[in-house]
Amino acid sequence: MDAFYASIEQLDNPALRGKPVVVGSAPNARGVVSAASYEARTFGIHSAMPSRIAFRRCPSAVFMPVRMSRYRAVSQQLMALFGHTTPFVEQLSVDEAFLDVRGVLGRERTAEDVARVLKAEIRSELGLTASIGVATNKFLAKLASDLDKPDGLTVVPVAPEAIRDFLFRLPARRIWGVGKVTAKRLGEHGIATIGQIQARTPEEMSRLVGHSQGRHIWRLAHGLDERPVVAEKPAEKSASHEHTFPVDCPDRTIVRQQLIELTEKVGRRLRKAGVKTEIAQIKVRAADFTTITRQQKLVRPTNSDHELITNALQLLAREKLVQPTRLIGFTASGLVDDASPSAPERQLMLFPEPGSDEDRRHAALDQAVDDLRSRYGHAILRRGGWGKRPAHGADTSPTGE
DNA sequence: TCTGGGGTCCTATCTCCA
DNA sequence: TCTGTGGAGATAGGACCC
Repeated sequence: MDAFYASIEQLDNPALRGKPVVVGSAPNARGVVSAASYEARTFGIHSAMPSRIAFRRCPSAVFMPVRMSRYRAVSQQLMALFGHTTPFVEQLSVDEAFLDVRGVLGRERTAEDVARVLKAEIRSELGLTASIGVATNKFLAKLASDLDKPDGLTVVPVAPEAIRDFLFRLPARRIWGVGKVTAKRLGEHGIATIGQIQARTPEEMSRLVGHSQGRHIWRLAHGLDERPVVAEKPAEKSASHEHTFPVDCPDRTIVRQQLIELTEKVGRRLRKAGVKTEIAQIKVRAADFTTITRQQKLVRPTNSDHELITNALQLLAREKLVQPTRLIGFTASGLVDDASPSAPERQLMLFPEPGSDEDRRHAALDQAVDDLRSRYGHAILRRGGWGKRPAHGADTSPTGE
């Protein structure tokens, strides 16, 4: 989709049409641009740019906050529309998908025809424009969809030789997986275009950027990509929340409190999804932007706030935090189905822990808190006095503070 | 000058253990 | 008992994507 978030804001508010619209953080806040309308892009504004810079480039731009739930709703309509074309739809992000349309083609109906019909339907039913790439594989289709934005349609040739010609002059940065760092490394070895990658051997590419990435990039540069369109949504592998303080925070107590709140949000998501986590991880970014992560494997999979917070605070307590803190975050990874106990958990179940009554109390508390927060919002409750009043005298502060 | 938040995947290093 | 080797798992960092 073209400037997806910004286009939806212009769709919902006709007064914004034709104006530079920036969706993202407020212009005076710490944060970046999530999407810029094409009017805003003429001022040199683009996504991932700090909002303050965007404001400097165009003070008259309209800055809108991100309304993710609205964009998700439009996304669902969009995916439903795709589903009418073919059942083989792989959603790549909120505004992108791969459609395997081989099954709906015929003598009178080419893939390009299907793309034109889709574009017309998106316009008439959603009031938005899309750019489509038509090709024989996912890499080429994605690449092509970016070449003629907005409201574009690019058809990639089918013959291997023609595909290589099509790719030849494009910058290496266009390859999916070649970002800023890899592009710079390639540039140091005289590689700026996809054609220059084609001229190298897979072994040379492996030496330059590592074995698996090197071979992968070499194959893509030749237009080779066998990855199928997979319609099933893969299980989520991690869940995280992080927070950047408006001003770097020198107060450890405030950092801890923020970490507790983020951990609770992750815990709630795990319970809602019916999963548990095996690994707790924290992320701390200092004022000078140096970032560390610290993780530990849990004694058993859990989605209990009490256990998650205990682990998060243990990890934080090990760090010195010499500088004021810019960002704090919590990630749960190694997610397992709540209903199917993992091997270590089954082991533990053979020898029930004395604390299982306490487990039930914590679970009941989590449930009550979840209920209240779904009704009245997260801010209705705030956890207090963590570690100050140990339960049963044994559960002391994990931080030693 | 300023650099979000939510993810996935890969690599390097260290430790443990057979 | 000591030493070397290699695999597996844990951990940390980083590149990349939207």
